[in-house]
Amino acid sequence: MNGPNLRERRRAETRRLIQSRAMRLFVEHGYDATTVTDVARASGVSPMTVYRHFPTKEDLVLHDRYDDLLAERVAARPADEPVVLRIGRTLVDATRSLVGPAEGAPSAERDLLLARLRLMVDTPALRARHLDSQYATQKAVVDAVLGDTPDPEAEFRAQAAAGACLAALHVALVRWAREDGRPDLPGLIAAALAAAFDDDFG
Amino acid sequence: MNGPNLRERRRAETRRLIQSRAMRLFVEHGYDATTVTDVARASGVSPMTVYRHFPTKEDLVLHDRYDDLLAERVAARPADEPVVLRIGRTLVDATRSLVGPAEGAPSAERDLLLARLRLMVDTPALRARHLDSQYATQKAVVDAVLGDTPDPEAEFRAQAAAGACLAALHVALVRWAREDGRPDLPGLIAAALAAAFDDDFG
DNA sequence: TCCCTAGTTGGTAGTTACTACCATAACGGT
DNA sequence: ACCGTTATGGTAGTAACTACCAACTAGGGA
Repeated sequence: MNGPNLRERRRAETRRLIQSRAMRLFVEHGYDATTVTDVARASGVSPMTVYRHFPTKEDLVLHDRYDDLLAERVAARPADEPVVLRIGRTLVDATRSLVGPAEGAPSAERDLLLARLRLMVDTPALRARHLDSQYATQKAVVDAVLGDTPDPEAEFRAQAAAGACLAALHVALVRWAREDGRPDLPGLIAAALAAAFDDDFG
Repeated sequence: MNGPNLRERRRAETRRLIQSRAMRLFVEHGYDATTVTDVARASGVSPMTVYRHFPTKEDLVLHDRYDDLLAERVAARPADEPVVLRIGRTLVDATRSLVGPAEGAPSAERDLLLARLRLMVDTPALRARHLDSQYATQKAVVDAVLGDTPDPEAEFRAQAAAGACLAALHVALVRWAREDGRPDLPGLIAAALAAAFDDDFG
């Protein structure tokens, strides 16, 4: 029962390397102008290996592993809270713990998120894929809200609520990226949610 | 100042032909299993011509021309109505006038919409592109809401509201397609909006 | 310590969406 | 009848993927 193998560590390492080199190239020369072969060369591996680690070129940017985090936090909130508040406040809180309360300290996490968002906002292919991945996020959130009571009507209502919350989140993210990450992101999200649902998410 | 030329009519005709043949092939054999060359052959034109009329293969399915309709109707509603109600009720009304009040009469428009939705729901590439095209719809709706007062804060709030409404619409559309178009679509949309915003969109 | 399995990587060849670049033919107004 | 415009076709090329097969190497057991 030992931890990560040498094999697994090496695999994770090359994966990390490929993605970081890819992001650098994308930021420098643009997403469309960078080929997968370029990424492979910059990483010292063959194009095949890139495809082994990232099934599509878009996955080099998307990477989203926030789904589980969100689902956990949503499940942790009191179940008697109205669904929209439950999801919305989770979004604000989870974001705050990710990027920090204000714009004070520059964090690597924040910079990477910003770079990814900028790419996604102005590259149509990435924008589309990101919106589709929000689909998976929506499903995770809905499952967390429902717990283990399979009621189709409740599921439908939860889907609508989750979809609407995530749409507001997306609007906030886009604006944050447009303004180069200067505004307070949790605040922006709360403002977008408040504009949509006329309630307090702060 | 005469109407459509012979040239324009022929162009529109081949465009219509290509799209209808494409939809038939997609429905019969699946989207991914159908190549653009297949579509061209089935339409009696060259692949080049297909690309001239539809810049991407996805555009053969997407076609959305509802943006202008929605924008018009949103603009027509009283400006003092809360934004979410204004947009949401427009969605319900516009859909009702498109697919009819109930499931009574089978309409060609309805069947085509249903076929397109089904393709979009289970083809990832199409789903992503459709979500991205909702982006354009969102922009059109926001512009209609704002009229000609360029206030950044109001624009942000309108974006959040429009995005949330369209997300609820999407949830309703997906469920409608899943249930083979049996439920009353305007009713579903109203229910999704009600679930998200806890208000009456009937 | 020595294999033997299994997983990581690389190479080759192919498919498919999509894009210039140029040629041809037909339409529309003069 | 003439000529610019426009729809279409052909050729060649790029780039994102996808089998299919070969080589190497780590991990675990004999």
